[in-house]
Amino acid sequence: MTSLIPSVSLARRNLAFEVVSSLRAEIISGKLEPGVSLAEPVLAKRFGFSRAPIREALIELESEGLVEFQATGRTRVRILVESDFLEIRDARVALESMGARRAAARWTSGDTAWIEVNLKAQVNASTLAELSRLDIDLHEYVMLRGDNKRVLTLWQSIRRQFEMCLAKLHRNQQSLAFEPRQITVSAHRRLLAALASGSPEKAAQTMAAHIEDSMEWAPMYNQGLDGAMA
Amino acid sequence: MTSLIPSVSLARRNLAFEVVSSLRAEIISGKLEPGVSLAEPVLAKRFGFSRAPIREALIELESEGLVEFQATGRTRVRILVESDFLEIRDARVALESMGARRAAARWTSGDTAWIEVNLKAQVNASTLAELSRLDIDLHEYVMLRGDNKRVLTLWQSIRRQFEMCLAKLHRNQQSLAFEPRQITVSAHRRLLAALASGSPEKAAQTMAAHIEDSMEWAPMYNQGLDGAMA
DNA sequence: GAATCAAAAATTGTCGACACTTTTAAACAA
DNA sequence: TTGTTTAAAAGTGTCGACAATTTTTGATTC
Repeated sequence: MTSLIPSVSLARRNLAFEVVSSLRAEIISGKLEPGVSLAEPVLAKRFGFSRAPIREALIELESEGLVEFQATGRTRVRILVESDFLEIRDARVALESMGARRAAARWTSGDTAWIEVNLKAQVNASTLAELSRLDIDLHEYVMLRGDNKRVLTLWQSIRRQFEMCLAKLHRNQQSLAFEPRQITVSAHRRLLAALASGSPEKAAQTMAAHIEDSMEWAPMYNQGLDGAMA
Repeated sequence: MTSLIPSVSLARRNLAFEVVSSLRAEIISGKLEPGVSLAEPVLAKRFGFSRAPIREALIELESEGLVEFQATGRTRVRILVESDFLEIRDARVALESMGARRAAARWTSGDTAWIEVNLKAQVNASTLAELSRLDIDLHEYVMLRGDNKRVLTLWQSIRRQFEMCLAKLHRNQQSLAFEPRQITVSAHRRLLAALASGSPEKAAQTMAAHIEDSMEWAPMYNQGLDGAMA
């Protein structure tokens, strides 16, 4: 289901592309934790390449916001704090409202069917990670249907940073003690209704409200930070 | 007045930084026209550097959307067509609505004063380029006051692509036969009123409507393309 | 044990080199 | 003139090297 991700930009299929894909996946999944050093010689040895493609990959990842350059020139996995989380929320609201507005204007019964399949899977999801995955897939589908490459690309960047936040929350699971499934599914049903209603404005508003609701746990975002200092 | 641009990201102050700044300015201003080749050895000779910093700069510029990699690996200044222009419009609406919403929530009389100085300059502007500059400065001020680094950074990227569009329009001036000054200034006065009204929602809506109005010339965007084929 | 200083190791920024591919130019034929 | 083939020029992707800087390590002192 993640195959619906389009190969945005990156027309070059070189070694740097491979490094970007690999590191991106590890950062998003939390396998590479925030703050971890990304020294070029180390990565070069690990991938079996020279430093050149590694450097190019790090530049790419920095512009995606997954990696940060320190004043000394050193690179590390980006550390996100609560204010970052709040920024991500508002960026999502801005971009996904527009995505929903545009998607609603071209919504078809086939789109409704796709969402319904996704929602059935959400109901049957057995782990929190699986539910998160399906949630993001649903939102990505709407963005794709919004049919605006720029808005989509900007959103992809924010989405990846959001996934970094999720990885952190999954690490300190105590932050998600409540039962999110029912809430998530019913919110998505309301969203679907708005998208299919034929009113772009309603779709945009419903999306904005949904994101704000679903990211309400922001205040507890930094709770478990102390023990996670890398 | 352009000094209000913050040094977003790019913590590294290396040769690539210099190349990015320089090429970016030339592309945005239209000095480097869309489609022009950006071969690494040529640029290396021109800047007096080796190819390494040039390559890094091109990667950066590609992620900003100012430059495009072709399937062959060659790089050229990005060519924007009307559909790109429409995408940019909606991206601006999404990001600047959010920027205005957040700016309105923390608006002060000092902010109103800043805008009023800008508007006086708009009234006295003698060239279309100067008016465009002041227009963008005003929008940037609102985005800065929105106080969200991510939304700001995403917007900067879109803004630069928008400036590329302006450069193209300035090349084929016949596209702007109407008198934009009165319209621009009065629209900005309405925007200022909304920002100062204390209603974030009203500010967001007014901004969205303003951008859609002000970019209404989209249909004529490709008029003069034939003669501008590089 | 904690702080200080010096040596060693690691890292970045930049360069030039080389194989391989693509583009351009020239020579030639119809 | 136009089209085709071939040789030359230019361009990209990748590598290893080296100086300069930063970080780490280890020895020494209080």
